[in-house]
Amino acid sequence: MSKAAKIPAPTIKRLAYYSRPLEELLDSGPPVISSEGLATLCGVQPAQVRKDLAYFGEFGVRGVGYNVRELLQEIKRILATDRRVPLCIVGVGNLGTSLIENENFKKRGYIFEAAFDSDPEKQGQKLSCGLIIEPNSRIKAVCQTKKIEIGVIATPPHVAQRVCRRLLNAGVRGILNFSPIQVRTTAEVQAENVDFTVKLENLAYHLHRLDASGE
Amino acid sequence: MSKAAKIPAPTIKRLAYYSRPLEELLDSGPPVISSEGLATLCGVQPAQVRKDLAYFGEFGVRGVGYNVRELLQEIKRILATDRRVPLCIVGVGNLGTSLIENENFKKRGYIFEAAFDSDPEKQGQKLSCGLIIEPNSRIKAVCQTKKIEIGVIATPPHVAQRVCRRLLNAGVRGILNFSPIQVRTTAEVQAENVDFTVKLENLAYHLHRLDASGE
DNA sequence: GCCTGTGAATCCATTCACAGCT
DNA sequence: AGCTGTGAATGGATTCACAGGC
Repeated sequence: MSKAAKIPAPTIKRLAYYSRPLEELLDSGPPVISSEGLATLCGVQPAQVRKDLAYFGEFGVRGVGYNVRELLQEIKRILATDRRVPLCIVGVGNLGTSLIENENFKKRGYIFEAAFDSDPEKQGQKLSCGLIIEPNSRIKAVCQTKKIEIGVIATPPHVAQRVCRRLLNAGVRGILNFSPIQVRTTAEVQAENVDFTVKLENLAYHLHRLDASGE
Repeated sequence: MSKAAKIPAPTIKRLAYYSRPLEELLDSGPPVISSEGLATLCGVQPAQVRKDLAYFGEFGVRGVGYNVRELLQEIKRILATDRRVPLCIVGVGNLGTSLIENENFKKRGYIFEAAFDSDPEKQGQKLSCGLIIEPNSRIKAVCQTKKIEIGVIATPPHVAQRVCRRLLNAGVRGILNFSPIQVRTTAEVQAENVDFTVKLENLAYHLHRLDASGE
């Protein structure tokens, strides 16, 4: 049943997590893995693994388990990672540079094909990957000709919303926002926000909680 | 009722989100805000805001709303952000550098007080913030004398687990992991994982889904 | 016997709707 | 009158437990 049923959002996220250990098992491990095996590798329950996968089809063999290679392929197909996804980045500071050089992006087909920065000093510079930094005013033209699908925002917060509008205007289909504000998008364009400080605040809360209960 | 009740994890995350617009309102906006006002600023339901806050006390005034300054203070107290939290970082590449220079961390009291890297070339170098990069072998000694509470992992994946063990051994209370593997910790030490590619895979799934249903 | 796939049961979080305070 | 605080109702997601197939 590959019917477009309602898939829980957490399921999608977990599929990505499942794929990590599967990639390692591919060369070094056994060719088959049980839901229990994969579950412990990812820190979830076995039943969760089975239910998640069952939303998309019957990938396993009863009494045996899941074929690692096939399963990985299926997951990649579901997540649409079995193809090249062109990205652009706006804001080539330290964070931007680390994203551009990130091996995991490349390995999974997420390729930066354009880089923009509002700093005239940086414009024209050539990056290690061969890209040349262009001014933000070129966002629309470049994204359209290069058919950029996802725009990554790595700018300071005060320009993030403006950059976001430019990207939407340029026709990107998704936004990955690293600035600490919530950017607004249209209904068709999904935005994912990555706010590091939220994670730190979570940690701070929990370790303080332990202190409070402990003494 | 500031009783240590069971607080839902999503509530903690949202508290951090609430604090962002409150900080801006502090100087520029009105001194009081309703649950509805805050809700629309954060993209959640008004009832959600009220319930989240009510877990920790009665901060509002019926018929009026919440005092912006007081509410922000309370949230900071709850999240234990009203204090200085010493961090260390392991892995001073592009990502590590961008984290160290991140203004939002500093602004919220998260201060890097030690930096480690396994690359001998980098060891001894002085960073813009004044820190000197030390070898990973010094993690335990330095973290203990500087009372580091949270360790940030910004290394390549294959060393992440080893670094994590060192940090645990050095007595950190929390781990913020930027490498794409799930690090294992002890029960008392919470780990937060930030995996950028998971976010991209989410986006890829959704935009592909739209394609599939559209044509 | 073993492990998947899945309805049923449980658990958890969100939303509703209104009582209670100012 | 207006808006918070909160039990009750709803809606989702996880877990259980077992039927079904290797």
